[in-house]
Amino acid sequence: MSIAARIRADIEERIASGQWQPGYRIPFEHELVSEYGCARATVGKALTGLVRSGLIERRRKAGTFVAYPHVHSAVLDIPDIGKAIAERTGSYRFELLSSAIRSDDGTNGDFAPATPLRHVTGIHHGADGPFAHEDRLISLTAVPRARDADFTTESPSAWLLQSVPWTQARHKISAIGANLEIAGHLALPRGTPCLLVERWTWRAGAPVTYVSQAFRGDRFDLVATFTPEGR
Amino acid sequence: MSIAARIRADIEERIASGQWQPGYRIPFEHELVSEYGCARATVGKALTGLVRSGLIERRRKAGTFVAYPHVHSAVLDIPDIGKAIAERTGSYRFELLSSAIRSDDGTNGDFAPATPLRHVTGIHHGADGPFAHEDRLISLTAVPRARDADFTTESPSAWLLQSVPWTQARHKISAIGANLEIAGHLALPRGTPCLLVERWTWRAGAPVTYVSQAFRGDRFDLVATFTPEGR
DNA sequence: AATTTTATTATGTCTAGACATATTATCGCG
DNA sequence: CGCGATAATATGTCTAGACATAATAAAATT
Repeated sequence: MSIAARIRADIEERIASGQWQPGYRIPFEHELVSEYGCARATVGKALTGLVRSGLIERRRKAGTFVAYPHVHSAVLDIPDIGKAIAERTGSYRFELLSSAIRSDDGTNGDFAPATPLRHVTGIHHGADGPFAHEDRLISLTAVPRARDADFTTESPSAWLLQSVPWTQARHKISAIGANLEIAGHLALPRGTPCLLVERWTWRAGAPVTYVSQAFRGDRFDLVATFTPEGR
Repeated sequence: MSIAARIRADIEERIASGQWQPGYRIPFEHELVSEYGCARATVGKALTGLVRSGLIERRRKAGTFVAYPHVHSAVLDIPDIGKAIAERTGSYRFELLSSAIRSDDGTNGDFAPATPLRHVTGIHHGADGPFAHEDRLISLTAVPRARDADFTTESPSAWLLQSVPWTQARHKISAIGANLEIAGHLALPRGTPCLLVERWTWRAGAPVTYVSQAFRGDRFDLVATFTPEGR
């Protein structure tokens, strides 16, 4: 463990244990320097990491303080559906329902008008039946190769993950009742609660793909964790 | 903008634009040093930030490479319910339904057996009616002051946020149909899809609170974003 | 007393090195 | 040709300073 990592761990320990309460002024950098017998840059590195994880705040002239807990943000693991289902139920298969090339009709306002799109729908199957319904649009401007990709052997999610680097994504998570289409494909009564995960993906500011995935509410949930470790 | 920030932005730009594809070896540190005319530590700082955001990978002796996109994680903003409702509907009120002190009965396996708990249930109201139902347990071992806190004037969420630093949290997000209790309190038909957010919070490894919040599916959703910026 | 100026202080960023460490390429040897 | 030792190299971490900047406290001025 490096010196910086040890300093950081020590401070985390004292905050987590409650020994240093929110608002407490932790030792000045120069005090930590003499305590640990290292250079100021090393102390600074440890403190910078703690700032990033939201555990402390630093103010010039005033010093460094234990932060008051405020924003609830957590790292959400967005699972690769195929992998998640395979791990959970032991088997996985993607069934292609429809595939078409069309232009953006303005329904999904995130693609530029008249963007050529590949529109794919399908079902993710687990060992115990249909698991999720997927409705996806892929911009052929951003990903020309998607025009001819074969989604009967590979799910669009897996194909895109392999093929296209993305740099920004937005997720919207909501609860809906299964509509007629989803209910039919997932073999559920209409109105059954489903977890709807919508994802918009961009690369360099240009939309790459939009996907709407409806999961059976009784068989799927998302887990998010927050730890100050950072990574 | 600092030198390190500019180096980082330049590299991000080239990756996002597709000019540097995944697997591409970006210039060695010493090359960036001469390109930008700065010290190696400054280049290193920029690259370390990019590693954290998952955009690049560094290998000793080999060099630094554009990472293949594989990240399936996003930063989820867990909103302060009161604030979120107030912002959305213009007004907010917490209605305390029940409050009791009891010991852990083993139902929630995360508290140690016989931990004294404050058990609180209530409703979050927006301008257009009940919005969410909350069921919360607070460990009186971890937060003794919670025994006498007045939750008729302040919601437990807001009180805890102000009062208790936490260091770890786990969220579980799922879709459920409103059960009799939730349906009654939210004035919904039974079975109406609701977004259920459960949160376990720890401090220094000890459980602080568990909360289960059921939101009307038609009026609430969660948004998560991923951008390589870091934050 | 109220306001402006000045000095002080802690953090923010940076430099120009140093040594450590992981990894790879190469060389010599059997 | 295969294999182990060796050298080369890029990153990982660190040092001991330097100057910049923001915020505050003290001093000087109005």
